[in-house]
Amino acid sequence: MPAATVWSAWKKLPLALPPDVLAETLDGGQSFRWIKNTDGAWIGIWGDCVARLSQTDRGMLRWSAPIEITARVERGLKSYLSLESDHAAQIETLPWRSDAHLATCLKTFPGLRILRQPFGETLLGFMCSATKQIVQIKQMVALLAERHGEELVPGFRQLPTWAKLASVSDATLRECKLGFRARHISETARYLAANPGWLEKTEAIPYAVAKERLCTLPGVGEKVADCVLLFGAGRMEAFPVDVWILKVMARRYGLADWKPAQVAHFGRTHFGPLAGLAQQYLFAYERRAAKPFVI
DNA sequence: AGGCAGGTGGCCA
DNA sequence: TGGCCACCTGCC
Repeated sequence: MPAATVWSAWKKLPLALPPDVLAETLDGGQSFRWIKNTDGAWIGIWGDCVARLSQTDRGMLRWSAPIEITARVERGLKSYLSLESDHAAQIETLPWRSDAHLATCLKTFPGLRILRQPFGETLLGFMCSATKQIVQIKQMVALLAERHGEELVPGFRQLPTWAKLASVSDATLRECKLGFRARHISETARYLAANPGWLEKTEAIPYAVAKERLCTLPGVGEKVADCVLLFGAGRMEAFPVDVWILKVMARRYGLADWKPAQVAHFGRTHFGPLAGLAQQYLFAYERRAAKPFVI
């Protein structure tokens, strides 16, 4: 039994959000490693960081981390939440003046932002996501960390690296509830092991070529590639098209029967260089609209 | 209790 | 290119 984690004191972040927007940001399908604690705080793990996140009564964010890694987490959070970028200015550049539906989505989730996650683990998370709901993806990812990840601080494990995954058999991976995704992950891991620097280079090159490269990996198509580039590399022009976005574009933009690639092209031209940011608002709004009422 | 899920790849016309 | 279908499995 490991000693209980000693958490640092709470420290404020220069960011205020409505609680439901924070929930949508952390647990709305961008990341799969945030859980809500019984005391209402969020606990998340990414890269070599673990943090607790909560809010003051005015919505101001505050964080705390295991005492031995606070300095690292402070830097990590700044990058993870893109605290240095001017979010309001980015929203201003979206075409909400001429797009009433977008305006509604922006108003419904004020402050919703795109996370900047580690590239490799974003790839892993979204390779798990094919035809799965968020709860189930979170389960797969939790099992991968628990069984194959390194311990970061007592009680918290990182996601396994791709190098580590290359040494795990397909059959063992399947035991993490991955189903047919296990084979894709296995094959990708072996490919990456045989091609050192491949991921790092993919993260660094321009959007279009990076996407092309990602799509050569087994189990990675346009949708997953766009998610990885948007949430794991800050490529805001990436416009992931899934079943939800297909529905939005059909119902609200009159693009019924358009194919995913056509919708993606429309999205990038209509919403501009920050199309991915717009996409996240459309996605959040549509998900909430579909959610059945609970009494 | 069974259908269905933030897709992808392969095979056919 | 366009349309189908198998691929795994555990939640709601």
